Parts: sequence; C-alpha cells; structure tokens
Amino acid sequence: MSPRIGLDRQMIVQAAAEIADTQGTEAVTLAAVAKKLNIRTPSLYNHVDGLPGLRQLLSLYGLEQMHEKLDAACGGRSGDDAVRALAKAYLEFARTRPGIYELTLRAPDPQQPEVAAAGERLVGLLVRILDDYGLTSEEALHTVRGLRSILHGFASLERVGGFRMPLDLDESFRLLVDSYLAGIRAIRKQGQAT
Amino acid sequence: MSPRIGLDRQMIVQAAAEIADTQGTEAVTLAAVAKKLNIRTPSLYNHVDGLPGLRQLLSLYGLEQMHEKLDAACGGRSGDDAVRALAKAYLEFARTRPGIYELTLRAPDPQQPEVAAAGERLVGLLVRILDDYGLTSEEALHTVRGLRSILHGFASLERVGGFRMPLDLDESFRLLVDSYLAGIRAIRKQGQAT
DNA sequence: TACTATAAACTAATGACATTAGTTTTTCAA
DNA sequence: TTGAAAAACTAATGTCATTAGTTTATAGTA
Repeated sequence: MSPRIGLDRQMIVQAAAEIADTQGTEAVTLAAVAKKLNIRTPSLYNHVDGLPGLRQLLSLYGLEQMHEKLDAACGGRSGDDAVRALAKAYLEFARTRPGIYELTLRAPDPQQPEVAAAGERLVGLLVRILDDYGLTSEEALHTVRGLRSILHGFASLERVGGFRMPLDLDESFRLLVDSYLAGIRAIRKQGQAT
Repeated sequence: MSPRIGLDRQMIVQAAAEIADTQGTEAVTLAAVAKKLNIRTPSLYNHVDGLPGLRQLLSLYGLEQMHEKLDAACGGRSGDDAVRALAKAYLEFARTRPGIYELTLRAPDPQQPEVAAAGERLVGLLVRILDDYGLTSEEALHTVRGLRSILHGFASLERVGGFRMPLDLDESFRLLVDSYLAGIRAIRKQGQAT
C-alpha cells in the first residue's frame, strides 16, 4: 500500500520553499525541485498536482508558518504592545522567508477552503489584537485592513528595493507603525461625540 | 535607413502593456505580444532586448504614466488635500492599470539609470507634497516611505483579493490615509518640545 | 514464503516559450 | 538604378510542464 517511501509531499514543499526563499519565486520550477530532490520531474506528479498544485501548497505552508510566528510574537498581549510585536514579527518573517511570504499572497486559487481558512485565521489574529481599542467591529475590520496594508506595503517595497535613500529602514518602519497607532486613536476620538 | 516602418518600440510596449493589464503580468510573453502584433516572435528582437528588455521598458513606461497621473492629480496643492488627492489617484492608477502598476515595482534591473531616475521623480513628487508639514528632511523621507507603504500595501492587497470581508473598500482606504495623516501630526507634536 | 495489487518511480513524447543563427525582403540614399 | 542596412522571416536548439505508458519495489495476503 505504500511502496518506495523515499519522497513525500512535505519534502517537496520544503525543497520548493527553500528555492523560493533563496532564489526567488520565479525559480520555483518543477525541474528545479526535482533536481534538488534527485528525482525526475514527472515523479513529482505522484505527490503534487503540477506546478499550480505545488504553488497552492506553498501558499498554505507560508500562511501556516506566518500564523505561527505572529501568534508566538504577540503572545497573550493586546493593545499597542501587541501591535508593535506583531509588526516586528511580520517584517521579520517577510525578510527571513521572502519567497514563501510572497507566495502567501498569491495562491493560484485563493478561494480554496484550506487557503481561505488559513488566511482568515491570520486576519482573526489581527482582529483579536485590536480587541481592547474599543472599536466597533466594523471599525476593527477597517483597521485590520489598514494595518495589513502598512505591514505588507513596507515589507513589499523594502523587498523590491523600493527604499533607496540612506535612511534607517527599521526606524522608518517603527515610525510608520507608531504613526498609524496614533492615527487610529486620533480618528477614534474625533469620531466619538466627546 | 528605416525600412519597413510597420513596427516600433512604442507599439510593442503598448501591446505588452495591454496584455499585462488585461491578462496579468504572467501573460506578457514575447509569443503573446508577437501574436497581438501579427508578427513572428523573433522579429521583436529587432526592437527590444528579449523579454527582460521588454519588461524593463514596461517598468519605465509604467513609472512615467504613473508620475503623469499623480502629478496631474495633486496639481499645485500641498498639505492634506494634496495627499488625499494623490492617494486617490494612486489607487485609481493601480486599479485601472494593474499590470503596469505591478511592473512599475519589478523592473529586471531597477538600478538602470532611466528606471532609477523615473522612480526618483515619483518620490520627489511625494516629498514636495509634504513640503508644508514642517518636517525635517529626514522626517520627510521617513514619511514618504510610510506613505508609499500605505498606498502600495492597500493597492496590492486589494489587487490580490486580500480583502474579503463585505466592507466598503474605498472607506477603508480613506480611513487608512486619514489615520496616517492624523498620526503624522500627532507624532510630530509629541516630538517637538512644545 | 511466495504472490499480487498498487503506489511510486521511470522513460518517452508533445507542445509552449525564449533565444540565436542565418536568410530574405524592403526601403532609402546615393 | 543600385546597394547597404534595417527589419522581417525561417529554422533550429534548449528549457520547462505535462501526459502516457512502462517498470519496479513494497506491503499485505494467501
């Protein structure tokens, strides 16, 4: 029932993830993965549904890894400290694992239940962190969108070399996060009738 | 000195841009561009330095188009109004021309003088807009990084379908921009010794 | 222990691309 | 009118993904 146990899905995803992180997502080809694993390309089809299937698995893997890191980073905290911890962990993840970070956002089929669920878990984490800002649930959702935009925007621009000025990147990031946090408070005060 | 005027660089870039915007950047292949122009693939090499060369041209084209739109959008204004107008135009550009927007950030060689210069012009536009916020030039640069992160982050996440909740996207965007603006002011006040 | 069903690996073949080499065609300038 | 040069073409090669069909190893069973 299970002949030749040499290879399995996880090994393939691992190999592919390593290629993605070290050589970029473009370099993730079935040929490259097969070579890394010392097998012939068609053999991969016994474990994975072609290149799109592999990419989908990578997206899922990335979402899970990311959730793990972020969850660990903010521990039980909430409020500004939690947001700062989360932001730091997010950027660190994007820096450390650029390939799978990118794939996290580009699943071939983002609608697929498993990927969608993993995405929602991640968003849920953010919503929870904002718990004690006293936001309505709608405000919280807008705020999560904003926070995700900030984190992804910075990580992404940094990655593509969009920040060229000789100016400390971590400082820019810290200021960005703090500004947004201050902004949320300011806007909320304004919104509340006194 | 100029035989068979049928084709030229600009037509190629146009055709490629159209493919990028309608079918995604992955669909920009020399084969697809050649087909659209009713020529054979190798003929493109007379005008363009292979696929990487074409991509480079597309990046440059995108940066120029974008600068044009943003510049027009904020006119002579500066301050909050200018930032809001710019933000709106930025998002609109990313929505209208998703393909070249994406390529704008992913030139094969971002160091190449022409592309680098176009990128700097764009950043210069942002710096100018922040003119009358009374920021030091270093603060201004951090702020531009923040603003770009916000704009790109939102546009990018929206594009990949990252915002799934049934919640108005424009409202989220407006809130994000306003929060950041409020945040900048708050942080700056804090920084100044009264 | 030997047998067999089956999963997993393989080889071979096809089709899409990008790219290069080399050829033909067209146009303009002399 | 002619010839040089640019622009288009055909042909060929190599890489990749994918499919079909074959071989092989293993696990469970007789």
